[in-house]
Amino acid sequence: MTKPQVASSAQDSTSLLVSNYDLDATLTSGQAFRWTKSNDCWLGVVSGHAVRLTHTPDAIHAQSFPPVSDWHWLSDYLQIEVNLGNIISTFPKDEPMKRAVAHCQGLHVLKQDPWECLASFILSSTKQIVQIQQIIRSLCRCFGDPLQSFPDVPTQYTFPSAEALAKASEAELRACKMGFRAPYLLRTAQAVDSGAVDLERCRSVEVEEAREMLMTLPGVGRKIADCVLLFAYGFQEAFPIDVWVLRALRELYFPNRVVTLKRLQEFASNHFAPNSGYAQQYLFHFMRMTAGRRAK
DNA sequence: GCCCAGGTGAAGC
DNA sequence: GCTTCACATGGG
Repeated sequence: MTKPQVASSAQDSTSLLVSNYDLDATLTSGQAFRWTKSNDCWLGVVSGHAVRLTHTPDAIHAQSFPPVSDWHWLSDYLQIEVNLGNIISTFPKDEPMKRAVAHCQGLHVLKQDPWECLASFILSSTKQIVQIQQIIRSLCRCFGDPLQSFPDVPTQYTFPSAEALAKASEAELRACKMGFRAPYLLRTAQAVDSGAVDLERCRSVEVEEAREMLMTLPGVGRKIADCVLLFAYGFQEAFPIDVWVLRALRELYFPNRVVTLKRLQEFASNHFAPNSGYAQQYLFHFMRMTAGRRAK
C-alpha cells in the first residue's frame, strides 16, 4: 500500500507502507547488483532515478533525485503490493522449505528492467556476487550516463543501454574485467539494439516462448534466461538452478542419490509450483546465509 | 599453489 | 542424446 500522493507536485521523498518486508534480505539476495548500503541507508538507481531507501518496521522511506510526483516506478520495482503470506502458503510443506522460509522472512522478488537484468546476469556466470557487483560498477562508470544525484554521495550512473554497449569494442568491455563474458555481452547488446530480439515482446508471450527467445542470445542458457524471466518479467514459475540451488536440491531433497540437472529441473517446476520462482529465491538465500554452518 | 564462483557453448563420444 | 572442457578473474 502506498500513501496517498498529491498528484501534481513533485516530492523528494515518500513513505511506502509495508508489512513483512525485509529490505536487507531483498537487496542482498543476488537479484540486483547495484545497491550499496551505508549508515542503514540503501543507495541505488531505479528507472533513471537516484534513490535512497531506509526501513522502519511498517514502511520503506524513499528519497528520489530528482524529485518526482509519481512513485509507481519504485513500488513496482520493490513489489511492495505482493502479499508474501499468500505466496508462502503455496510452498510445499516440507522440512527444507520450512527452514528456508524461517531464514528469509520478508524476502521479496524484485521486478527489474529487462535489459539491465539480462546484461547483469550474462556477466554473472561463474562469478561471486561481490565480483559481479564490481564488474557492473565498472561497466556503468565506463558506458552509463552520469546522473544528477544527491549532493552528498559519489556520482551515480545509469545502467548503459544496449545501444551504448553495442557500439563498444570487445577490448573496452574486457577492460571492465568481465573476461570471456565480453563477446557474449557485446553480441547480445547488438542483437537487442538492432531489434533482432525484442525484449518488450517477452512481456506478452507465454513463459516457454519468452525463454526460447532469450536463449537465442549468446551467453544466455537456461539458467540466465530463467533469472531474467523471474527477476524482470515476473514469471513466478521460472526456477533458475545455479550452483547454490543445485546444492540445495541435491543435499536437501535427493541426498546420496545421483540425479541429473534435467531431472532436477523437472522435479523443481512440479514440486514448488505455482510460485517456484519465489521458492527458488528462498532456497538460494537460505543456502548462502547458512553456508558452512548447516547440518548435512 | 589450490579450489570455487547465481554458466555457456563447442567438441567429443 | 550425454559428458567434458575452455573460458577470465579474483576471493578464500
